[in-house]
Amino acid sequence: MDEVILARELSAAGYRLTQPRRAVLRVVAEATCPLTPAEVHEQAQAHYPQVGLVTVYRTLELLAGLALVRRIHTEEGCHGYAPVALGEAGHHLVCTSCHQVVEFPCTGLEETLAEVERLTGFSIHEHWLELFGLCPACQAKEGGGG
Amino acid sequence: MDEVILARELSAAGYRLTQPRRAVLRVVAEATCPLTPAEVHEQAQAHYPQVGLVTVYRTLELLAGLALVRRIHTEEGCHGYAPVALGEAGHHLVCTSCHQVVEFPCTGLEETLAEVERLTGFSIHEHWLELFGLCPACQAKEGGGG
DNA sequence: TTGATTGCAAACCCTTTGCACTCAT
DNA sequence: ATGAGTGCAAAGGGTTTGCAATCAA
Repeated sequence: MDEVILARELSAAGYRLTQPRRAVLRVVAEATCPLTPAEVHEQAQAHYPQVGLVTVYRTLELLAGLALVRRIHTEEGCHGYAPVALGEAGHHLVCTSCHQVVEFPCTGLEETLAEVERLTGFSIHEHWLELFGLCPACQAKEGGGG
Repeated sequence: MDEVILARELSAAGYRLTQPRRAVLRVVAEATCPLTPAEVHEQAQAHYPQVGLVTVYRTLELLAGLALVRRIHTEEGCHGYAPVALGEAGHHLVCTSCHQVVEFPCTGLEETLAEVERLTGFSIHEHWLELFGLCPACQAKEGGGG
């Protein structure tokens, strides 16, 4: 997701486009893996040194409320944020070595869900599938002799 | 998972079976949904009033290390614990109304995983599927006029 | 101009640690 | 008898809140 789009969305929702917020937007827009608020803060300082951690928290909460970023839960930390592009529909494929996150198409999952509904009687409204493994590059590294 | 089994496992691993630990085991054994440490503490006090929150933390950590309970991540809280029976293989079906958690067989998921591996080149080692919806009882309640 | 937004500092909450006492073995 | 385990109190770390100053609209 482009920083410009995020900025436009924020503005369209009636929020002001301040420099600290722009700095956070930029970090989020460029993120390729989930970031903790502290990490966002650290990286945002490269764009706007005076930005406070508090503002980062508030901006992330704001963006999450507008569904422009997504709260990510990983096995390590629980309070990561990622660009929505990485989290659409709740499908994450996480490389356990380099921590990159990619989205994937949920081929055939509908059938599984339908089957579970049939077996349990639940009506399923949302699902959340996270896969953990090694990306091609890390497989090569580890396979080659890591 | 029966309390007796948990107690036996703990003992077999060389840990002492104290009254505070028994109280925690009992709560965990009877849990039907993920509980926070504070909730476990509150419920454990019914079995052993003097039990301290610190001991609850230590016992839960101990049980998690022995894979007798499982750390659960939900959208609300991040530090819940559940009996392993509820968390085997990472498949949870959570009722968003009454918060009960049930396990389900992952019919057809293997195919989805294989397809994702094929499409992305990742090698998938672990997966984590959480489904959210309404259990039959809550469907009846809401449908009937809630 | 005007009030939404910021950053500091302090409050807050959950979790972990240090230590003397207790209790399961 | 002995040291693993306990609970208290205090420390620690991350997150939230109150408020005067600042800045986008």
